[in-house]
Amino acid sequence: MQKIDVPHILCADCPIQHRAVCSRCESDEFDRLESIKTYRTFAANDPIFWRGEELKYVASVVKGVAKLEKSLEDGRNQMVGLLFPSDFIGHPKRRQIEFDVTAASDITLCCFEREPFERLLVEVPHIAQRMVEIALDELDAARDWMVLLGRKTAAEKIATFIEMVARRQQIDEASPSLNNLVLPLLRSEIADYLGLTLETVSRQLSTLKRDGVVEFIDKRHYRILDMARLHDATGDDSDGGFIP
Amino acid sequence: MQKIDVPHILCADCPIQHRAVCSRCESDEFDRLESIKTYRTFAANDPIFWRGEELKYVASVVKGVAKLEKSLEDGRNQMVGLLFPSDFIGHPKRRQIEFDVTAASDITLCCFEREPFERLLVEVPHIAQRMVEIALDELDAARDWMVLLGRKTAAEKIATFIEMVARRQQIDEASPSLNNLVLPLLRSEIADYLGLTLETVSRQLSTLKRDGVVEFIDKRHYRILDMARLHDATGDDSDGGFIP
DNA sequence: CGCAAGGTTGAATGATCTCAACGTTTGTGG
DNA sequence: CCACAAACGTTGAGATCATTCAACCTTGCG
Repeated sequence: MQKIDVPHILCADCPIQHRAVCSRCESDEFDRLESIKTYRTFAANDPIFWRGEELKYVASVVKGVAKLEKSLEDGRNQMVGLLFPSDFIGHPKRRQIEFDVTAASDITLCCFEREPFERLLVEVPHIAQRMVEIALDELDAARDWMVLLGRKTAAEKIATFIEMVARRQQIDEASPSLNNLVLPLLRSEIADYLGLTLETVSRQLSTLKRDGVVEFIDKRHYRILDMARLHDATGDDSDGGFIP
Repeated sequence: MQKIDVPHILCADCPIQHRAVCSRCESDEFDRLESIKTYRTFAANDPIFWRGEELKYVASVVKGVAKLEKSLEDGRNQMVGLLFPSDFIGHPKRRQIEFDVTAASDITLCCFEREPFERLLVEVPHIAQRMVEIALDELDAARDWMVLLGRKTAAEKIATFIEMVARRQQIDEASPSLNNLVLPLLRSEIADYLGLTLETVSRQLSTLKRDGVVEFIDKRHYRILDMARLHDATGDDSDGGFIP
């Protein structure tokens, strides 16, 4: 159920103003953004864009989580991106969108009609510059995910996923904590993100529980009991980018 | 063996001028590019950048092929990008590079020192605009590759790889033809690109030969005998973007 | 209460990997 | 010009990890 008539938030009060596509703008540039932006909300599981559809607007995620997916003809499905607050949806300069975008939770988007946004990109250098950064950051993230999909074991995939979700929640939440984290996806959705089956996801989560690395309060709420062992299980070398 | 003293090509004579990061520039902007660009060449297998190294310059591929790779600690390796002429290397706005870049063949790069290039990005809107397009196109390609890595079978992976290489060569070569194509990678490198082992790559190539879909003149030179069946074998639905 | 959706667990299967032997090509020095 | 080694590629047999198929469990809700 898409709703457009959402109370207008001032850019100055916007929770994502420091990381979104607008983050480099000056006050007069914000005035221009204020005049063209609209908010849309979607309920969990609502489609936001369908693959091949004409791309009428681009957007930043303000609140909630969206998933990007591509399917093969026979129904095999691969999630190719999970978008958290401040992440950008859409491809200015391209009329069609290449994948399905779906609300993974209730979600609020800050939307710009595509054509006015393309004009902004030409006329407001701070937008184009930030857009380059955002696209290149997404590209780096996509490449990290390629390593996961191509070379990691099922156990490493699950550990990496849990660590990544926790890191994004630490950034978004006011009070970061490892004691009350939320899995934004169903088992079958996690499977599509990691290139596994839902049964394998379930088994690997059970193993992490059994080993005392994580604890589940219910299906979606969990705690990380042993961050060090979780990180060891990811197969990555760096520190995972966590607040110590 | 890196060489810097390569004859300077005028931008006006550059083979990649219509697709590279400079493709939207006007003549006065080209003058500025001419003054700061340098050419570098590398022999096949030479490292271009190492992961973690300070990124001194960014570059466009003029001629040849480069590979981007990431490794896990235990040596598992995943190629995360294969760069053909006009593709861009580097992440302006970031001091370190996140992966290893290696010459897959003898290669010529058109290089810009990072700091002058960052200034260009701010001062020459045509550069920033084209950079957005390039980054977003790369992102789309990375997401297609995620589908391959996460959901395709070994046979589909190989077929997709061959189709992709042929498509890029059709773009680059003066006389596009399916009769004299070149595999730019060794079996082990193809394996790292597709998330397979080199033995599986070899077996699947043998199957395509046996089925009369492709023919090998030698290890690196091949013909596509049956484009339709090759495309069917990729698992993709679209037309593959080929000149009919 | 009873059903539907989501989740867990088990057993058997199978695609890909691992390990190993053998082939082929290329370049080099005698 | 040949012999040889090194690098790359192919093929086979057995092992393994993830999948498939199936049964059953849990939870929320009309």
